[in-house]
Amino acid sequence: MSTTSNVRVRFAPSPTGALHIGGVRTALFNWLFARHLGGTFMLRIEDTDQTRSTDESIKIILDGMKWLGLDWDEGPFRQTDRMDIYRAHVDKLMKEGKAYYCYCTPEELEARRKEAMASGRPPKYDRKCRSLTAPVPGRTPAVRFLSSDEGQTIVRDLIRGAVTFENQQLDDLIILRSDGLPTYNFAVVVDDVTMKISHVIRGDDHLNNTPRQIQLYQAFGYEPPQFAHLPMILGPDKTKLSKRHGATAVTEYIDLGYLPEALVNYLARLGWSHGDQEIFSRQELIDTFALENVGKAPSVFNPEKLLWLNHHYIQQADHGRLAQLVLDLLKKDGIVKPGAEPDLAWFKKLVAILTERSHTLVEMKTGALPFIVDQITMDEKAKAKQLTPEVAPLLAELTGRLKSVEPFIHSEIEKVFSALVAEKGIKLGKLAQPVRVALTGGTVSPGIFEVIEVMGKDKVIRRIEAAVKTIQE
RNA sequence: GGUCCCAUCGUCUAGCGGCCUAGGACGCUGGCCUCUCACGCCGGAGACACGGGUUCGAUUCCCGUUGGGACCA
Repeated sequence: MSTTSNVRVRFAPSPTGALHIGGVRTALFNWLFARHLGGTFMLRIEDTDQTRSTDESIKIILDGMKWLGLDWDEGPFRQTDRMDIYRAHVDKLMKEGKAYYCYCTPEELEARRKEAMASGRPPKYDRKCRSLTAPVPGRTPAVRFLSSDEGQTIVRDLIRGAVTFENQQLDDLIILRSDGLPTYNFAVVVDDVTMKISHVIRGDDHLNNTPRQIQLYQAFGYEPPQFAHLPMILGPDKTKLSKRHGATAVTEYIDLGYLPEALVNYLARLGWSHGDQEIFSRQELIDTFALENVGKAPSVFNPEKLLWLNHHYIQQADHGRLAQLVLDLLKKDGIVKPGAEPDLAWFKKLVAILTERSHTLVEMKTGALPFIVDQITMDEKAKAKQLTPEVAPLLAELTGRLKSVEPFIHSEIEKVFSALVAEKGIKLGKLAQPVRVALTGGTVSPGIFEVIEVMGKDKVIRRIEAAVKTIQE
């Protein structure tokens, strides 16, 4: 990717679990913004919370980004590799009298906050340690930023316009915890400055943190970046999307049989629009994406629409690619054994007749089963309804005629059916449904002639004969 | 509790003062197609939260109310 502008954006996830749908949307918008403007997209792992961060989670994030096709130009950087940089910045503020030690413990602060809230006062830090002249023995201090009490801090947001905060409302935020780790609000500023980030595009949940961050920029004498706060993605109950709303991790959508282009298309249209257009290729997304068309209101995640898009992209997808993906699923389930893979050209034909009624790869896998396994599982209800004594002679007659069909293709098979149906004076359905049940074990499948062709003469005749036999028993 | 944000069909959204008897999409639904289920096609129900202003004229601008959300190491 060429980087022809000074636009530099980043996606900065915490490696504390899965790659979440909300995070992906943020990553996507950053990525689209960068690609649209020919800027640089970077990946930064915010792993200062060492108790919750894991290497496994970092791998999940990187794999997810790759699966989605969100390639990054720089990074991944890790905050844990940058501790010296944070400490140097803390020292600078201390030296300049813009920060001070705080000996209050988290427990004390929590208690005082609860008390304040209970008595109706704002739960703002009371600056108890500000006036301290000597260390409190036996305690390791945290470091607090001394924020301004007067005037206002204005966040000029690309999506929301100017948002004004009274400085009086902002308390002295902790920048370095007593365990020596920088806090989020501090590390993010130091990182964005040192990495020369031009636009901070992130979730709405950070808007309230932004004025404090701006004050930090000012304390350091740095020019703040441009901000753009994206509306949140909500669950059906209109609260922040979380695990209890169902599948929220990228890995889950992979397992459910979704295509990356479907997820990307769906997420792009959540909070952003381009007129009435619903379907976007990756390139169209890059070409048309603009922050001006990002909405302000939060949006509810709608799995049904994603499913519809997935269906759409399955129809579009190359059959060779689909074949490989479905085959992978069959292998994962142990249905196809390594070294015993079906012929790929044949499997592509199978995939071709399966796509139309499949919304996910998993559905395709299920549909492929009767063509792959030796023994079909018979749906008893379907069997009772369709494989009756009356149809046995009809099926027997059919097998006899099918044996001499050559070549064994759709159009020739259809001729046999048409002739037989005409002779007996019955509707095609009267013959097709029993055959479908005999061949697939169920009442739902692709068109019967396609099924017969792809399944192959041997298997078809064997299964119909087996069905006739079970009827007669 | 404080601060901040948000508000068009169930959901995603178009709308940036008159083109709106509010458009599209998912979902729902009636029909057609049909060898099943789908796909596809045609049709239908379905929204500007409320109250004040501003204006010749408000979905669109302003204020308030209500409702929702987020943040507060």
